[in-house]
Amino acid sequence: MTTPYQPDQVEAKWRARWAERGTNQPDLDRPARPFYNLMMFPYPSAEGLHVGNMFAFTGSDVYGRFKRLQGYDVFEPIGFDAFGIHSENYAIKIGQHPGRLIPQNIANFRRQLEKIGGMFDWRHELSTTDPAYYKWTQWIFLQLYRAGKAYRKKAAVNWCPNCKTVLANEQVEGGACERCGTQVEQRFLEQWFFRITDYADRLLGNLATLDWSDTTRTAQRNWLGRSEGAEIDFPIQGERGRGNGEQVIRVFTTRPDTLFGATFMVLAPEHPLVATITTPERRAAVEAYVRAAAAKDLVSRKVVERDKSGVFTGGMAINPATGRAVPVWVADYVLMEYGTGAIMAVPAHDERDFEFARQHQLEIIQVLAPAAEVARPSPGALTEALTDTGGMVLVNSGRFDGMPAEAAIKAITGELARQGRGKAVVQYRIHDWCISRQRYWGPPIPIIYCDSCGPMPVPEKDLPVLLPEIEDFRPDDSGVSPLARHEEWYFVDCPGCGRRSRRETDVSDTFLDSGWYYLRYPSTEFNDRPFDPARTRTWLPVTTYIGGNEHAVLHLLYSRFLAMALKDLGHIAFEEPFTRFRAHGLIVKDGAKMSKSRGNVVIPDQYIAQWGADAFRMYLMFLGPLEDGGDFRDAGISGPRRFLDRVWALVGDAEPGGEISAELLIRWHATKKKCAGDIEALHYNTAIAALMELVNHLKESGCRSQEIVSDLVIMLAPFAPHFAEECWERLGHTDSVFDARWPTWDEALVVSRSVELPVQVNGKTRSRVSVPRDAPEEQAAAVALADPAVHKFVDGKQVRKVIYVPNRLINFVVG
RNA sequence: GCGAACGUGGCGGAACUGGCAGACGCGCAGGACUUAGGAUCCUGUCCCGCAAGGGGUCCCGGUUCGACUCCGGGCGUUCGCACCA
Repeated sequence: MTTPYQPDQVEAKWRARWAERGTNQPDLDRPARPFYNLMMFPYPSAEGLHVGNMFAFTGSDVYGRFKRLQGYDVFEPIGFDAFGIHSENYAIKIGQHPGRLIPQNIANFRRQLEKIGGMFDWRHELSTTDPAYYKWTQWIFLQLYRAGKAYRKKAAVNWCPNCKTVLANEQVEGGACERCGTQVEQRFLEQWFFRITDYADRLLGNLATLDWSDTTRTAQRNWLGRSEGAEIDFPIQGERGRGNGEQVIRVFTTRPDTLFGATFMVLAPEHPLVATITTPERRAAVEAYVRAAAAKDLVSRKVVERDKSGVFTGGMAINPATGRAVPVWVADYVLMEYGTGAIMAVPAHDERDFEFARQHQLEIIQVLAPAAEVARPSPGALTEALTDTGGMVLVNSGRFDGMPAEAAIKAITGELARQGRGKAVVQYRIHDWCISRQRYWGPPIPIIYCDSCGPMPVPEKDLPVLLPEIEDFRPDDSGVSPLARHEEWYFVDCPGCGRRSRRETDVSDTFLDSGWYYLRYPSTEFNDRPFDPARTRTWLPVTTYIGGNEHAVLHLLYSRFLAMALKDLGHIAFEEPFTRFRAHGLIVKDGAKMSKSRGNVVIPDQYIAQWGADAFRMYLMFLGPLEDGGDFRDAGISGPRRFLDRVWALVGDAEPGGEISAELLIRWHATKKKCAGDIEALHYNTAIAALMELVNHLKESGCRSQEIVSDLVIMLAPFAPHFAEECWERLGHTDSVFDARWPTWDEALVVSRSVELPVQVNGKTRSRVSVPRDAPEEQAAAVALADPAVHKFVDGKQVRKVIYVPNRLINFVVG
């Protein structure tokens, strides 16, 4: 009588043994076949690791363990993304200092991460809040600063006048502060930016070469938002053009073909020419409008409103195509951040301009018409904007009339270029990356402001600029970070001239912390360098990265940008950090994504205690393909647990040299192949199903072959690592199952010598017959027709045609 | 509005390039062993039908010997981005 399987004892035993033996610690300096298996490090929330996190980590861990069994030296590190506004806001909410809160949360996460059985190399754990880490985050800032890739400019932030603090966009709900409900307004602050736009072309171009999930690449492509178009200059009319140099309003458009239909212009409220062009009699109205726009928060400015507000400046500009004067308006549907902050409005062929023109009674001139309708000119007023180019030709456009729209885009741009009034340009939607945060909980930006020397980088020998441990870390009404109140820290001697100067008080964005963590992992023990050159050469770029698609854009794009910048500066030899990226799906609970804000998080601890970590891992991986995610219900966990219990019994009964039937032999080898292929494709659910089938066949046949059971244990190891180790030991091994190799299969055995051939009559399956593999058509047809169930449907009818797909199917078409 | 993914039993899901629809598991039903069963084992489980047979992968149409799979048109769900000129 064998003892029943007791997960709690088995799991604790193997966790201890792994730590003691260093099972999960590859030789970082001399690996034979290095494999860097990365998963997205968590933000250590107070609630602890939830089932969604566990799904993600286990999904990646299964892959890492599988690679280990294939003979790779797998490095699977883990760490904590512990700086940032989430941690800080939570600390403020419960009135605790983040510096004390975060270590508690990390300790809890570490405990949970150990329990779920990840193959983590804990020697290389890191936290972004560790000065030994953020020293190098600051160092990276300085490298970019020196290379001219970091710069300062004024930019708008959301400001809550009641809480007297800067808000992130996510903290603004419908134009109001999420905490106090006060109307949020814009403020302009000097902030630091990284020139990610310089890399837009490369970031876009490389996408085609990456082995990444398509959804992720598409998201990045959309985010980068490349559009081709033209910049066109509209001269300002009248005496307000100062001096003799002609003043122009420059616009960006993707539709130069519609130039003849530009009947007015619109400037963003922040546009520098607004004051110049506004006539004295319109000044009061325009200024009021601009003030009102500034009072809106950044979020609701961007909400699409039916209502298109705006105000006429009194100024006119000349349409360079028609020579006609058109009125210049100011409206907040035009954004200063995109293009030139000014547009030529073509109401006939742009929905927003159409809406605006209707509301403010502006002229609408149709300049495109379907080629078939050109004969009938101006068929009355448009009821909506015609925005397509396909099949459209120009009308009301002088000598361009009759030209197809696509051709006109080039022709008109070329014409403008010859006249010096415009040129073809490429615009990107992406903006430079603002890394300044007027907050406490982050790495201070390493800059010192000196009255005589200006902004000075902190010398590298003085890094890190430690985040001081101040008790009152709340943001206040000064508009600058709470760090400014800490005088001892704030005032510092200028590294250039030695005069008393002030530190930069903003901290950097969390995405800068997480933008390079993968580079740090292999080198965590070196305090004199961010990433050791030899280690980096050996382990990077990352072999496989599995993570959530919520980071498809920001984290993954910023990481790629930083790698490119570091490569250009000669610090690393590659520019794409993640060779292979796969996005796992989401765990959904009650129809919604599992998240703290929705309050539907499920903590895995109770399930692990009841069923064991291995059974729970298997349950999560069995829900569906990793890339699809799944719906969490606790009903199904008993299935994988029952399966493990059955395997446990098989291990107890296994005997060496047992008889293996021909059928079982084939199934055994087929399982080895299928399971490997499915894991490689991240179809863990079907890999597990294949193992379950093999177990069912073993039990049906009564076979006790230790050879098969051993292979089964190895194949189970990625999913149920503690369990597999214990079984491996019970089978008489003294080493770790992870030092074993994935079982090989005999390809010749995977395909059996005879096949079950479905037989159809007129496309309906009537029977199936057994024929030799690759049987010729005549033989297969003869066997099939001899089958009574088939004969019945064919008898007395004319066989008009036979479709035979060897080893697949035979179909008789009768008439 | 734009972009992407997707719609298969009571449920999660399977079905390689167009070739046995529903693998595997949950749940459910019946049975065995039991003082007991929420443990274990066995049997059944897409729908209609006693059966032969017929119907069936969101809906309508098409291509094909053959469609969950391909094409056209609807409907619906989820996720991104959202006044990007």
